Amino acid sequence: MNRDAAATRQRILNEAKAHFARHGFDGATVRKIAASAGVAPNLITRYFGGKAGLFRAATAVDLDVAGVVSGPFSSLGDRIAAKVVERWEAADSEDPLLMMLRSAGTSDVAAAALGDFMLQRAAAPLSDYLPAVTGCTPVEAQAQAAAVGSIIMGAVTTRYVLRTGPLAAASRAAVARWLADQIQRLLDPSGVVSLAAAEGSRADLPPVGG
Amino acid sequence: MNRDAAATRQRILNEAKAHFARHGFDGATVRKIAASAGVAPNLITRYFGGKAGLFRAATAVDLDVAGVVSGPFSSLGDRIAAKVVERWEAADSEDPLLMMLRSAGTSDVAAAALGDFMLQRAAAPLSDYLPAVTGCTPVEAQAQAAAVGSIIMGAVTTRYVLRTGPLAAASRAAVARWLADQIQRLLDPSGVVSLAAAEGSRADLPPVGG
DNA sequence: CACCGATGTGTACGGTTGTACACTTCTTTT
DNA sequence: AAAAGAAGTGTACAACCGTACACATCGGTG
Repeated sequence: MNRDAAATRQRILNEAKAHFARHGFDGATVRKIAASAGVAPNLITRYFGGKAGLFRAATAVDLDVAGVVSGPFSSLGDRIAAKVVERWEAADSEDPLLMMLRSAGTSDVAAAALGDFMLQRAAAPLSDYLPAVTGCTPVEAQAQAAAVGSIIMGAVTTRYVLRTGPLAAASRAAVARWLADQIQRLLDPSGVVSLAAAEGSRADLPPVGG
Repeated sequence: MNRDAAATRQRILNEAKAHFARHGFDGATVRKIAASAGVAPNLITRYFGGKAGLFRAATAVDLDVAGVVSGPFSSLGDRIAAKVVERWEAADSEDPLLMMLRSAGTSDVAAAALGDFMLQRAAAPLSDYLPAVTGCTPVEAQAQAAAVGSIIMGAVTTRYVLRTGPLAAASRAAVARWLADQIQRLLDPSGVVSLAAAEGSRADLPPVGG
């Protein structure tokens, strides 16, 4: 067997994605990841500087939101829903987003990563696009983007994490149709309610440990 | 110091709620919970049969959804949103729902508990109520209830777990107004898309470990 | 007062975790 | 071919986990 650092690193990374996606940051163990990759556990420390570094490397998200958003407004819900379902229904389920979603509750690193993604990679392109098309203000667009992000996150959590209820039982086509409709409802430009920034600071929750 | 089993049990339970809410099921440790309660760790085993039993006892949800749902349809979004914000904005943040939400990603027990709650305690009263008021079918009502549940779950995750973006920065009043509007949009009875149950079974994800 | 069960503690065990250290083995370069 | 360094392994350690067991201690009851 040829020695190939890059290939080994990649193999570890692939297994890490699978394990993190299935078990979350805390639930996954470097020993099992290494075993799956057919490698000694400490290679993870060598290549990624430890478990946290491995998680950071494994959660590099590859997703083109801007490309999905652009197009006619009347079918925007369809496009977003189709992309969401396509993404999450992928067979391998080693998705960085699933990892982050699973781990966000118990790990600061994961929560920050998912928050950044939702804000800058997912919501930003949408709220940049909306004002030009529906004539709403940027602040209103932000509120609508937050709504779309919220329902996607909730639906995805229900179907792929909790895995109960009609959302989990439905076919992917039904979910796509349903989600498209919900998103289009939230995007309706009439009577948009914006999310004014807080004047005072709200009572802060302590940060999550871990 | 008086010996009082019931009081000790309650003290443990209170500390458990705080710890589970802050760290999730995996992140919390019986040792630290016991230490916070000023008690030996194994009393947890004695009183609750172990860590899982303690979690089960700590996540007894007290919430009257039916009472919130009943009332005029035109302000249903307001009522639900107000209840959600009131509940989650509570200062102590030792909420069972928060515990379950944090732990659902990494623990089967927590995922099942949250799924059951969402389905039977939260969605059911709403989808029971809708047909009588909007004339939609029970199946359509289910789909709408799933949508409302999803956006609440996503919004709550964004504001209280991820804690980034406009949803986290906004005042509680603004969040309540915004959420009420989004829910009312999703509840609009025109052109409801239902969630048909799957004909074939979809590619199953493996259950979460833990 | 004497007793005895309820209440709580101390200690310890087996298991798992992440990772540091010293070592071998292969590949490449000189 | 020989040296050198990269690539990977084996072992071990300290910390922590949940919990089982044997023991101490208190409070109500005979």
